[in-house]
Amino acid sequence: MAGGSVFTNGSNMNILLQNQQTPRGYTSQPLDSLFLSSSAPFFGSRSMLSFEDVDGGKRCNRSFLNGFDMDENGDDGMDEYFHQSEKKRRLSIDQVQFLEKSFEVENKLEPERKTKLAKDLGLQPRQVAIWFQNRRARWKTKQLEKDYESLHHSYQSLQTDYDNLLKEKDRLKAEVARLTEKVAREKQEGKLDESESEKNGLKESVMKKSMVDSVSEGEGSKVSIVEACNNNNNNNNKIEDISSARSDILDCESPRYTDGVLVRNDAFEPEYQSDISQDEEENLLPPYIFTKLEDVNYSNPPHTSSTYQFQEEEDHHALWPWSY
DNA sequence: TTGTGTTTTATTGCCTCC
DNA sequence: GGAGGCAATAAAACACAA
Repeated sequence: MAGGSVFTNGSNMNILLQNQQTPRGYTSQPLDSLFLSSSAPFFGSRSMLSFEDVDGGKRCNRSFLNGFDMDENGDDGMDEYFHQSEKKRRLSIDQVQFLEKSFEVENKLEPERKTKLAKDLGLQPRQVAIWFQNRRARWKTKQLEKDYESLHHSYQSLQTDYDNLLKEKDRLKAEVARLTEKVAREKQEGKLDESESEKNGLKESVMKKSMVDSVSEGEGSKVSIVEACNNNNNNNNKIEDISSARSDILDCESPRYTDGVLVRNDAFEPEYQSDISQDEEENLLPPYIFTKLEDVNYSNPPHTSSTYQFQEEEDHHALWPWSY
């Protein structure tokens, strides 16, 4: 925009702008009265000029300056002269409200609309364009802030869930440890019982052996049993011994359950080895432990106790892909 | 009153589209 | 190549605490 055009006519100024109160204590005056006559030239290197001198030291209404674009002034000498009093002028509340409403309708500005707005508001089309440009920038910033808040909220929510899951995991781990310890303790107690009975019943075992032999030979007669009993050095309470011997024979081959947990009676085995498979051990645990974990959608649902290790790092990455 | 931080207006340079 | 958009930035205007 070259040339020396001067904004000298306020006839285009919309009635809206007249007698307005400017945003922060500026006194507005009827705009027409503030427009200079055609013989009063404006000079300046920029689009805005200070009119403090013109207005008796007070700030005059900005509106009549708004149409003054630096590109329209080519006088360098006068530009230098006015440079020191060069000021930016803010738009009035009414102008801003008008522009805001227009922005709400459409945040892009077609040339026709720009021209009309400029005409209605008494601004240069360029000023309107600049205002829309800056307004779009502010809107974008606000949108970014909103998006950030939204994402931050989602992140915090997910993090809370994750923390809760970690606590649940720890709780379940402790539960597993407690149950494992309980099972081991009960196994140990079962061993101790057998040791004591072993001590007390060495001679009983001899008798048992005889009785088993007798039975296995198919001689389950009363005489055989009595003879077997007679092999026992203790001849007292023969019938009672026979009964207990039978009972022990049966007991030593029967599975024993304690608190619903299978405890293998291994009194006659040289070395105890658990016959309870890992699967059986897991089956002894409350079912919700695993269903709960699977609900979390871990990549490797724990089928065995050996896989009952959380791949924490990996899962954390899966949950928070953006946090690393 | 003054220093400082924020907001608003405007410029500049680059890019894209027609 | 001109028009228009955008990001970055400058600078005036403004708010506010000390």
